[in-house]
Amino acid sequence: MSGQYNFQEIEEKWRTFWLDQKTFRTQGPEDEGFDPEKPKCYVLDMFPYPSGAGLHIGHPKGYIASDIYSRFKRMQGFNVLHPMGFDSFGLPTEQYAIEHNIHPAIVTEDNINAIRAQLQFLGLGYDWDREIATSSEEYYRWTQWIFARLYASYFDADHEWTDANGRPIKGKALPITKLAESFAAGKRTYSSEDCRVLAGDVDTPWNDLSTVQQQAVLNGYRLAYQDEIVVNWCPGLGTVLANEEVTNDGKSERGNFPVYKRPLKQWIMRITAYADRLLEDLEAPLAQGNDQEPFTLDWPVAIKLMQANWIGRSEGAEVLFDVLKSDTNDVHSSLRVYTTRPDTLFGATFMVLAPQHPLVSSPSEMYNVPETWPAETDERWRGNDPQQTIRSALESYGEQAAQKTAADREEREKTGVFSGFYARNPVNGATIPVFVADYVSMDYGSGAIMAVPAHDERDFEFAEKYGLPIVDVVEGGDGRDRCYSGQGSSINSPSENAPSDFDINGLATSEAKAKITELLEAKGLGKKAVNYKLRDWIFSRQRYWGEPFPLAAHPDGYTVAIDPPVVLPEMDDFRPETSDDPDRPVQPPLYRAGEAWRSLALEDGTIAERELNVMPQWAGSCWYYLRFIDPNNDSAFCGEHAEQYFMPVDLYVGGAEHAVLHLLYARFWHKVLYDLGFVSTPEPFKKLFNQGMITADAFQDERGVYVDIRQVELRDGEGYHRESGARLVRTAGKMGKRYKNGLPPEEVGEEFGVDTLRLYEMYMGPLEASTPWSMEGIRGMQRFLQRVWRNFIDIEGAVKIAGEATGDQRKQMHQTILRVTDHIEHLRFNTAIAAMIEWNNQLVGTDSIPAEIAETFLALLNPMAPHIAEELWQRAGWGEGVLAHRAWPIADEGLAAEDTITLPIQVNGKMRGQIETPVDISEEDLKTRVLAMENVRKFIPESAVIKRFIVVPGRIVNIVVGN
RNA sequence: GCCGAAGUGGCGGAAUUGGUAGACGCGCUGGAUUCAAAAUCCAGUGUCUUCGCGGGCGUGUGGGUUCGAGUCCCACCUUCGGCACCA
Repeated sequence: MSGQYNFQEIEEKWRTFWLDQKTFRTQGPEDEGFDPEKPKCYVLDMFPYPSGAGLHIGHPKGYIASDIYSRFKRMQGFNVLHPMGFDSFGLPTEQYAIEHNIHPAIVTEDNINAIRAQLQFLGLGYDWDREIATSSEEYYRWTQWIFARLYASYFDADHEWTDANGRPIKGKALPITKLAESFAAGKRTYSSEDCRVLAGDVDTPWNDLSTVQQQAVLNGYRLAYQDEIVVNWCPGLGTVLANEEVTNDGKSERGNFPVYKRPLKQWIMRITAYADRLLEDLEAPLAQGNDQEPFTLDWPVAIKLMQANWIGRSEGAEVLFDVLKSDTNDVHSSLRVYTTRPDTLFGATFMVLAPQHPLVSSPSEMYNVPETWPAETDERWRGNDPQQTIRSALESYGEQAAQKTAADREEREKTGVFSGFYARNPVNGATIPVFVADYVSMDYGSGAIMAVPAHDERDFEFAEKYGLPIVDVVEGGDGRDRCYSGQGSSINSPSENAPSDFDINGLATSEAKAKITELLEAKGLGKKAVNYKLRDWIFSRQRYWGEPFPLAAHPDGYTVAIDPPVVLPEMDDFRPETSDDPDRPVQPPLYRAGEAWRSLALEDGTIAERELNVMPQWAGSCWYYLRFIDPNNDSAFCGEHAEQYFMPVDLYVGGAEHAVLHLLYARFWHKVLYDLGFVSTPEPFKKLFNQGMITADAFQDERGVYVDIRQVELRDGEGYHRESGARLVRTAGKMGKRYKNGLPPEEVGEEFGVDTLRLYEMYMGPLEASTPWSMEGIRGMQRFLQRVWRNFIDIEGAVKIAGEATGDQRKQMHQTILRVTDHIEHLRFNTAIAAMIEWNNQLVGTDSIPAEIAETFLALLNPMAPHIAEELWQRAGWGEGVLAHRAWPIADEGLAAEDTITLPIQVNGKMRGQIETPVDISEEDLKTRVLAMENVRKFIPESAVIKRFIVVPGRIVNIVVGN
């Protein structure tokens, strides 16, 4: 019968209609028909990588949410940009290609086609004309172009400027040519780092330096630079990884292979230059650059905190300690340490160096370890084997420390070896022993610390174990802790029998810090300092499936920039060289691209060697939101007008797993582009929303083998095998291919309907929460839509819309519009849908739905269940496919004065009755009427006085009586 | 250890941000329809007490503020997420 709700037919019809009509095509400023008066709204999803497994029902949760929001905004009259694309370069895609032995180019194309079809099946209103893939040449030539901008820029930390709103900002990316010019003009002198690079030629003027020397100096400033540093080398993947890509237990985030620390020459992004601005702009008012109000980041607090922790800014001081020669006790060198507690300097009774520190690891010009143990060296200080010589003890300790995995360090048992030499405490002249211990790491601060056992838990443990003196210099706490790390007032600084110029006795911690730093600075023994946990971003990968660098190596030994595009050569053998041996050197796959590709003739005929590394998977996703704005521009990464019109992204929806990686990298690139004048906002994503995961129960048989969710039958909450009837073990957790508990959306969509699936995913709970999938619950949403259908279409298939709404129906309509609007605006779709269900239930059983009600109902339902809403709209004779652009209903200003409302009455906290009153009754009249009511009076004793009479408008009358 | 978020029926979760706790859905119980089942519809469903009307108790635990607390404050317990020898 035509009266049936045939969702498959309806959904197919509208899915096709939207694609054919390009219903969701968005006009940019350069397009015909663009309306500059319309406000814009940019709604972005974190784009997927084209996984071969395709999407399961857990994936689209965020996409459905952003689609509802986009459709809602569109109906409200916004020019909505809602695009989709694919993050197709990088490790995930390449690993899939390797595992399935298919070329990544083919994998990418096939998987993109499959996932696009899935997204379209879900009725998501994307502008498919803006689709991008990060691995397409049209796209990655601009990724290379942006890299080239980073390569050709440096960060001037002292440059002071103001943004469009007059906010002062310190530090800015500037073209590297400016730096070279100021060197050439003699306006800039060589820094100590420059001198190290220039070795013997520190007095040579810039213009007399060789190109090699000039380039070596500039490399030290570029935002994308090359350096040999200790990196995370993952032989199992055959590539280095960023710190962010290594898990806590020392494994690769992709593939879970062991990761080793090895020194290798890499391309690196100077993200640390932006540490302060990346931190500040999490909270600061941000310029929009187009005469609009500044905005602040509307991000989940947790994500902001994670970013702040990752950047890890801390304030303190650098202090210089004299290191003494082991034999003569003359000054050997000056050792710089970083501390957040300079006020505890008088309590520094020993020092600790990281095992890789140049003072204690040979070969090094700094090496200061004596041949033999100094006389009377404590047995405990000599390492595992007291018979070893000091140098071999230190060497074996270093090796042992290098082998330690993160799991070993969990134990935190402090170990260390005496270095054989001493240092001098600058404030009291005390000679203190220097130890080597792996609780100090080379990559934070200077790889050396002053140890204050009385006020630092770690130093305390170490001192206890090795019998080192503990001197209290801060008074505070409850006095019972032997190690107090809190604030207090300084004592013994200096102590009675050891006078000193650095007296801070009696000062509170913060003042003591300030004063001693000042005193140290005056004597050239230290200064204020800031430290960050954030490390520079290692940017090269020894892989095939990524953006080639637009660079080549000049035979003289410096790098030259090549104009993009640098096309990734087609290679059948794309596999990386992997191994189990962390010390085996490997060549990147592009080495095998052949001589013809590898070498390149420069303008002057010199033959340069192309860079063989490729960029990491994050490169493409660092700026894709900009390309969506102007995806077909072949003269710029993004047109200026389009960028100014659409940026920033108003709503960015994605998983919390990108809290630091992608979001930090993208913010960094965006800030560089902002400094260089290519984009108009200092931050790319105004509002960020992390949708929760959909979890699922997994079922295992008695052998522990996962059973496909389709084979599981549920009875009384227990799982049973559909065929064998065997009882299965049920565990809650992630949805995924390996647990066999993820269904493809098509399967659910075909059985229950896409609208049902959409509603159900949004109805399961708050969008940000992780909630379990259950097939039992989805029926409820199907019933809802079937009831909607029956309310509008009778058994014969005729539309049941007629008549006028009653006053009560209008009141309900008014309330429902308010609720649904509010809930969608705040992304609380579960409650929005509940309101729709509630309203629909009120309409059940009526022979005809008033037109006014029907129209509003369908408009409200449309963002959430668009197929059925469009179909009913059309059948009601109100047009074809226009619902997506129809104005969102606006609730009336308020109820009419003559309308009545019912207020509950409470006396001393107890409900005592109800009163029906006109909406516009005055409080006096209401009071008189309430107090006249029989069932209210009987709860107010004769002797009592009315202490308060409170009316919460529209809510409740509250009477408080007392004696 | 440090930082953060959260604890509400049998279950997922509402509660307009201090105003009738448990919306809506699932499940369950009873009924209608049916030869029967599915589907659908109607009624009920926090808990104790009562034949019933009604009443008592109820938002992790213990205190507090308030006429009024799931919501605010203090302490504790539990769970989840992040960081982790960061000097």
